Amino acid sequence: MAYEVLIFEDNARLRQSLEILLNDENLFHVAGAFPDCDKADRQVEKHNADLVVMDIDMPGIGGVEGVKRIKNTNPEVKVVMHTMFDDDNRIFDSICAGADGYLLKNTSPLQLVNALQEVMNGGAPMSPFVAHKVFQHFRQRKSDAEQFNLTNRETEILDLLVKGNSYKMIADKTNVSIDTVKKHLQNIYHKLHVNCGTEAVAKALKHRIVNPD
Amino acid sequence: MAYEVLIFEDNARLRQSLEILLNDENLFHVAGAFPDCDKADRQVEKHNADLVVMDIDMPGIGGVEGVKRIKNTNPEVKVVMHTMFDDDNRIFDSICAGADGYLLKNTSPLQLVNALQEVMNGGAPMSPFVAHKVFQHFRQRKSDAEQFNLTNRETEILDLLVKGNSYKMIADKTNVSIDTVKKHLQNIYHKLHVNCGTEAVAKALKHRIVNPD
DNA sequence: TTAGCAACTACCCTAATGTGTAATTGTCTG
DNA sequence: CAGACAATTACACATTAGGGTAGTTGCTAA
Repeated sequence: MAYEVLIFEDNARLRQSLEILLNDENLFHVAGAFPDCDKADRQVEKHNADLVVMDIDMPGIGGVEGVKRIKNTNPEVKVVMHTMFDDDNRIFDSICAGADGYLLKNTSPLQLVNALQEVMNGGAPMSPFVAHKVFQHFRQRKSDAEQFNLTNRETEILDLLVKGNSYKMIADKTNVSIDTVKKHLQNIYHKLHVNCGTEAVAKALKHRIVNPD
Repeated sequence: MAYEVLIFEDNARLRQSLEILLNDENLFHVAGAFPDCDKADRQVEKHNADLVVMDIDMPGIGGVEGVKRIKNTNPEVKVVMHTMFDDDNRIFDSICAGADGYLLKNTSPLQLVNALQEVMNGGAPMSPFVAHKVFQHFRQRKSDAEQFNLTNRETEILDLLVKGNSYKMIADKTNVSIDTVKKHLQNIYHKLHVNCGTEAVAKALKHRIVNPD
């Protein structure tokens, strides 16, 4: 049995090319190809699709919103993004929305077919450039985490603040006076270039200076 | 010119196999192969390596620490993990430590060579299973975000709080009085089961109720 | 050994935050 | 239509947070 595939792509020529390419493989059967994904979730149900190839920039609702809807109603359907966009936001938004793969449009036909097979086997194919971005995302943080030069004591106190402790509670838990805690936090705010606790918490979490949980 | 490759792998047979495999390719030249990476950073400098294939579980310091050291002294050298371990911690620790690729040991020789080429071309090759884990990492949580039943207005105000705004600034930006802001935040704190702003910020970020940046 | 720095303490003062109570308006739903 | 609820405002009160200034101790690197 071939996998039932839906294509959402507003460029007519590209849409037809994809259709021909995939139908040429015994593994896939294109059940439908559409220029927008306004009713994507319903199409998926109607055609009992296994796999969706999704462009991002389309008239009406975009591909990112499209993935969201499909995954909402049919989480088991695999969705692979196929787009020209290589900016961080588009990539991460798509992944968060539930995309199972992210291919740029410079992917060769052979690579595309391989990638679609890979996704059906539980993988998460992505173009080298995208993979690189994704790896960068992890490293980013960590790298500038030590940039702030917080002392051990300061890190400890910041951690307690993030956990929701008041100055007084921090003072109790660290066995120092509340005035000392104030002083430390004042220094911390300077080092983080913020001017209040909430902002410090946001920055601490964003840069993984302290870990959540 | 072939790329100079170093191999760190404690299993002698596998180490030799890798050496033979890569030397067989014109693109690579194995400059050294070692059973541990205790002096990895120095070996990299000594052999002027372009690429490192790194096992994780080795006697002495592990591969994750090895990557860290190499990237510390020679950030431009590419490092690809080649290991049996497929658990989240090992994968994410490696990536954060600076690894440029992550291949499981069930990778075929041909795939391995392709992956090493890919990494030299700026990609970030990873085994399908690893890619899947990485994608999952982005999607996690998200689900319980709507559990708190915040209204649009409340979400908006919480977002401003996370961005470091004081009550007064929030009042200005939302064109309501400061007392209204107080009231909204009071309601927000109740809904999030917290009792101060810093705690609310921590919870909001943790549960992705608002997005960072 | 002197200077720098982390860690700590104390006091004063202002501004910001958090709680309670109470009331008005508009919208949506049973 | 009545009741629920979001959004709004107001005021009073207590507590906390944050800034500035000034000082002590102990360790470490020049």
